[in-house]
Amino acid sequence: MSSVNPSLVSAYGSFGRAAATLTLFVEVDHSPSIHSLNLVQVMKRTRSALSSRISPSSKSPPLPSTPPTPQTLHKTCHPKPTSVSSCYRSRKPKRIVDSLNGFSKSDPVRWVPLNLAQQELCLPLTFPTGQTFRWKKTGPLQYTGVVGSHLISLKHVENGDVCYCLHRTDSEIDGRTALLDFLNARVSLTDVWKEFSASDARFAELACHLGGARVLRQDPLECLIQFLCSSNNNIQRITKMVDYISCLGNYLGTVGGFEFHTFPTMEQLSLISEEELRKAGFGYRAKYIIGTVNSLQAKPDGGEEWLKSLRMLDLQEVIDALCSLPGVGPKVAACIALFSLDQHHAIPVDTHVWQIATKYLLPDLAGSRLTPKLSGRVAEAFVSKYGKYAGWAQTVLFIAELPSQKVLLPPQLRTVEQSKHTVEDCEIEIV
DNA sequence: CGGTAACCTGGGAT
DNA sequence: AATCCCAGGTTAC
Repeated sequence: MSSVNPSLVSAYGSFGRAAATLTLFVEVDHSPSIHSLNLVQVMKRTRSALSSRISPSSKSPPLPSTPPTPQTLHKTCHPKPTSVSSCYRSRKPKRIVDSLNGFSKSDPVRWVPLNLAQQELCLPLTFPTGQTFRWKKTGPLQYTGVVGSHLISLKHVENGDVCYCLHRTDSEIDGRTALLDFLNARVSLTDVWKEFSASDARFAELACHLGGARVLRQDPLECLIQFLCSSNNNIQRITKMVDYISCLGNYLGTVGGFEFHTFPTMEQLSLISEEELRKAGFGYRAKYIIGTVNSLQAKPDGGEEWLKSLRMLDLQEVIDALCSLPGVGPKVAACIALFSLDQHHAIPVDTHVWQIATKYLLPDLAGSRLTPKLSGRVAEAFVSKYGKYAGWAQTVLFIAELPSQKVLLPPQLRTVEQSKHTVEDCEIEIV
């Protein structure tokens, strides 16, 4: 497995790029499952897989610049192209940025190897799969986002290794350090997965197809606000909400048509009102965000320090502390704990994980409904099977359930029941 | 304490 | 066209 896993290229295309997506299938896909489908089937599959998961980034223009004016998310995220460009003009850097790969033509960025092979970090399995809503696809196998105050693109090169470039940074060395920290690079995915595979044959098989699906180490405040937006919501709208909030941060630059900002500080966050968020379409989550920001500001050392200090605590203490914030329940707390607070064995239990658990770990519970108490049982079961990095295993199993990934797996691995509207697409016979 | 309904919104299905 | 249902949930009865 020295080449980039090409089956992943296609999974994250957009509707608008369906034609390009198909080309990629033909040219680079070495897995048998897609080859044998006819065009209509592939289109149907791709469409279905993307229907609820893909971020709207590539099919809608980027958000207007700061400050976010009170308007609905719909208007914010689908402005008329003309008005967008004109409202951008004032803040945009003068140099021309290549919309395809983020290169500035007058000042080409330098791509630097990260010393991470694809088996350690696979970008399409790590960035658009629900851990963060802030990274944008800015090219084939390329994602762009912000770590601290560094605007960074990551991409796979030909042999599958990951390279990065710093579009904007105060210090190249600090940028690299921050990036490696953000990528949890000190954890060897290969080592961790070896353990999982030893105790779970199905994991071992999935691992062959999902290599490099890594858990990030995000900034806790950024992670918290993102997952406050996630409750009872879909990826598309979550992304729009997160974009809206992000506009309160400092503008760093534009890559591939997307504007990037540092994540707003507590101070910047406290400038928004609940009313403003409601007008922007946040719904009942508006009061959660305002309430959480207020609650954090009341902490003696400041909210950001308080959040960071949770990294020192045990999982249950972390969950309890997070659940004291308005809008944070067990599921959101587990996401924050796993994706930003070094709680590698936190298990966010959602309906997907519930399906997996009742099928493979707790068959006795099959058929019953997911309650808070039962979700505790699920978490225990995961930890006792996979150990102290159980959250990392859960992430892989979760990704395997995403419609966009599922259709790319061999049939025998797609065993957990699907929701109604995807099942017909996924059951197309492979000729 | 465990089960239930309401909560905002937008998109797709019926 | 009107309505229902759902989306990685949380809170208040």
